[in-house]
Amino acid sequence: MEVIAIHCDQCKERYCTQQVSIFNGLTPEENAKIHGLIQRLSFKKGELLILDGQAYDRLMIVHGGRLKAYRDTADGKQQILHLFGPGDFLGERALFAETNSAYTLEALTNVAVCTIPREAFQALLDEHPSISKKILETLSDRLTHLERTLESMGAKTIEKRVSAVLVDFAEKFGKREQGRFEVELPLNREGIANYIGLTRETVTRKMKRLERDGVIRANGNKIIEILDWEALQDSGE
Amino acid sequence: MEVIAIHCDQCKERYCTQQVSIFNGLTPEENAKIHGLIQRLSFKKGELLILDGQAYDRLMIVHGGRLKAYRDTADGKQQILHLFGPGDFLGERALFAETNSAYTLEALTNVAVCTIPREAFQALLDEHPSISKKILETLSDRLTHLERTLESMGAKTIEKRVSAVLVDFAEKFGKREQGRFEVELPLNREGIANYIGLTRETVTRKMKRLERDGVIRANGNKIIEILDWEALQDSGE
DNA sequence: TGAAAACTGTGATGCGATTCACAGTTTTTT
DNA sequence: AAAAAACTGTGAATCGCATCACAGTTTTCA
Repeated sequence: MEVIAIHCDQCKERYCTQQVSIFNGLTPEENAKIHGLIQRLSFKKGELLILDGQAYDRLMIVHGGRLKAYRDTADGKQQILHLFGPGDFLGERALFAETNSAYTLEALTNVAVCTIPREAFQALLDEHPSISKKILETLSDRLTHLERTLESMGAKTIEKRVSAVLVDFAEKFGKREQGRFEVELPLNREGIANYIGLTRETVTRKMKRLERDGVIRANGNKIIEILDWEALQDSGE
Repeated sequence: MEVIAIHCDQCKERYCTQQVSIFNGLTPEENAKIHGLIQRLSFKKGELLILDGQAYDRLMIVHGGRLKAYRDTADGKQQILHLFGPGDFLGERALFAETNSAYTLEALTNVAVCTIPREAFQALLDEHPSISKKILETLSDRLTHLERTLESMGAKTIEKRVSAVLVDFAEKFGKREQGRFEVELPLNREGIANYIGLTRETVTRKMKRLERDGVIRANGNKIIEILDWEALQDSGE
């Protein structure tokens, strides 16, 4: 059975299922069957995939690109809740109940995603309990991650919040290149501010300070190099 | 098969499994079998059930009482991450990998809990996929709840944070009584402060203000009555 | 029930993040 | 490659939360 792959600038793997750990360990036949259920979509940078409060009933797997999930707050800002990259999935809440989306989902870059309708996915779960264990594992990781974020938001030192989010980005989006560790920031300063509950100016100032202290080095607006990993992890402790 | 129930002041149901939705829909035989796997424990108020960083490999179900999960922060405070009450379960992270606990768990009241070792629970999951679906559902709810907490932490107005946590407590621990809606607060002022990343004094002042504005009424230190639900939900918006 | 312990309320003070405004820089677009 | 748009950096003033200190109150426990 031949399967058509969608066009995708940033995709390393050809198929969604190859990229997502929840589908590991399935036979080629099973894989092919899943592909039959999948709808492939692409979006341009800046497009909104889902609106906060909108009905939504699919599991979505990110094939390539980056997405942000946010809610608009009362004072006109955005509270960013999650960032998603290749291999991440979302919408699992929709799989158990008729709920509306808890956030707006926006493409930070051009993205390619695969979606599976609720019914099909439910059936899949019943046939392959291993998938549901994998999802369980992922959700539990996500929970842990959110707990850590929450912890660093509660910690009073603002320095630490900024450092923590940079470490976070580094782990998820960074890569070692010719001995240097570079991170392409998924958000601009205002986005970072909205992620950790500060203002744009404060983020700017704190990051400048980290740069002056030789902890990071900025390369344009979007890329930072991490010079002193230790200092970044410990700052504020 | 007869099963021994542990003594438990606050328990409404006799057995853990009757109280936890993840075991719904099992036959009496299955229920009895699960009881055979369960270890029953009680703890006194103030006792620590698990230490942050300690090895832990069991699923824990709260039978009666209240627990708080927290981590000590660098500046000597506690960041409270979760509150657990009857029917809640925790430790699901331990079921998938050899991890250490991500927090300290402390009894806020006398508590009774049931625990199931990892191996036994793993086997249970394989035999009863429905359980794993239920857990999936619960985790996804918890994730949503944490997202909301995060959102209200990011929102800059401190008023809103305090209101949000009171609504939170009301939903989880409140009850209507003779037309009045009363909440027995699970935490003292300092605990609330540690939950939402403020100081004790600020929480005091904000709550006093809510009281002056006729939104809530304090009845001693531990109990508040909610007078104006609307105002509480909207304050700051 | 009464004493001790724990918790809460409140004023004064200082620090630091926010706000506002605008210049400077980087990135995108054509 | 030039122009436009988006984003970043920074100073000055303000406002509000944290801190400190202690009195007042509630709760616990003997």
